[in-house]
Amino acid sequence: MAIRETLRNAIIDRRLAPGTKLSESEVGSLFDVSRTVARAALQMLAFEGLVKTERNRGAFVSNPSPEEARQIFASRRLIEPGIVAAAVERITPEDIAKFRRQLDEEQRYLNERGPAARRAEIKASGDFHLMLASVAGNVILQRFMDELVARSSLVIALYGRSGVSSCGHSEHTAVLDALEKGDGERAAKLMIHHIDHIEADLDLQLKQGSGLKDALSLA
Amino acid sequence: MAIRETLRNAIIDRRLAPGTKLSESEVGSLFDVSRTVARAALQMLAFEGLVKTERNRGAFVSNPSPEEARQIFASRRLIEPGIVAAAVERITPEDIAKFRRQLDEEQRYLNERGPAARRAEIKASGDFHLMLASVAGNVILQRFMDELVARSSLVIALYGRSGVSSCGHSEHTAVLDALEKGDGERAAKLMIHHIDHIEADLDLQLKQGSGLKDALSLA
DNA sequence: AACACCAAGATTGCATACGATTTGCCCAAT
DNA sequence: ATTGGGCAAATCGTATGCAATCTTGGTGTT
Repeated sequence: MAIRETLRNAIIDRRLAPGTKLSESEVGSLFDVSRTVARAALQMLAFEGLVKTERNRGAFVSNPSPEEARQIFASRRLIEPGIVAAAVERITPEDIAKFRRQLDEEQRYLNERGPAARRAEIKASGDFHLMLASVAGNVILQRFMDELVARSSLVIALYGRSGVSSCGHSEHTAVLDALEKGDGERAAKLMIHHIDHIEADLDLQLKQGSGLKDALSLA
Repeated sequence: MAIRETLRNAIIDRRLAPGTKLSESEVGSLFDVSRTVARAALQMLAFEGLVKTERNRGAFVSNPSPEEARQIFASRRLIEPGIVAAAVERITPEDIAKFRRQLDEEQRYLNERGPAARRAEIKASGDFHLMLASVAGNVILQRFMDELVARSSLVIALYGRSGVSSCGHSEHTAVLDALEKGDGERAAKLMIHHIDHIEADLDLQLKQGSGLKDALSLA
């Protein structure tokens, strides 16, 4: 199952570009394992929308359409305020401290240069939302968020215009501050604005007609 | 993939009781197919939480704990009002007509006797929520609802006390009426109450200690 | 009589083999 | 020159075989 996690991480921090073909044999030999288990991993990833499989053609890193992107963010706008509301009831001082450390790390990557720092920054800013889902204590919503955050990362890779700083660091700290004060109302509002800002930074013109453009972008 | 759907339906309308063992060989020979494809189907079902697989032991129909049940309904309370809000913007008169027919069918099964009618009633009342998700037009939320409704059916099978009438037919019509009038606010409220009623009908005392009770229920 | 241990049976986990489908290329015909 | 057909290579879909692990029944000892 480690192979699935490895591929997942590679996809969400953009080492694998959308459209990249992931053949079973290739994945299998790369991880030194048979096609059977490689196939299982790809099926999992397909199930959570990170790769798309075409019959008798293979698996490809997902190339979400603008419409899909909109639906992903619509889902997040719906779910994350609920996560925040649940989190404010359960968050402990230890959690707060852990969040602070996480935000410090975000900050650190923000100041560094280079693609490795960019990848780490993306990962870290996504992890903030995931940690929030974790303290909310609902494993089902947590899994939904896992999927949504991962797919968001794909979408940002495709349609983001200002690079990586889209997931504003300061907005994360604002949410956490409200959470620490126990103001769930305000935290939820801030979270919605945060998601709005991420989506606003995207360029979601429908430059994909039906499916022939997929071929273009995967080159 | 038809095999997955068949198993799914068998589980959600309770022909397969929670705890039932689903061995790969058995499923394979039953569908006249090899263990490979049977295994794939079981993996899918495991991924959406309908079956639980134990290493070197096999797959079993899920036996959700009361805590899981609570989380399922908490998730629905969070998501379904959003679904309703989106649906009220997009619902067409044709949709309304289709819903009316669906509700008539619910009613019909409600008046019939026998286990087959009970199963059909459960299926139909779940389908109401799924149709709503469908007109909302967000395929991601639709998939989440697919999973939540299926798992709810399992939970009701395990913890429901008043049998099947839990998913009140009249409440469905009330939601639809509000939707038809374009009153999304009211429809969302009604939906939350509806979910509350379903959950209130459950007996969620934690009567499962660790795992020995699993053996009892699968008997 | 109760407990512990061991062996046989069964079932999953994984790898490999074979058949089917698609793709890309080459060549011929218009 | 372009288009159409056909052949070969590659890749997926599925079946089956073998090894590893767990369960279960029996047996011997305390």
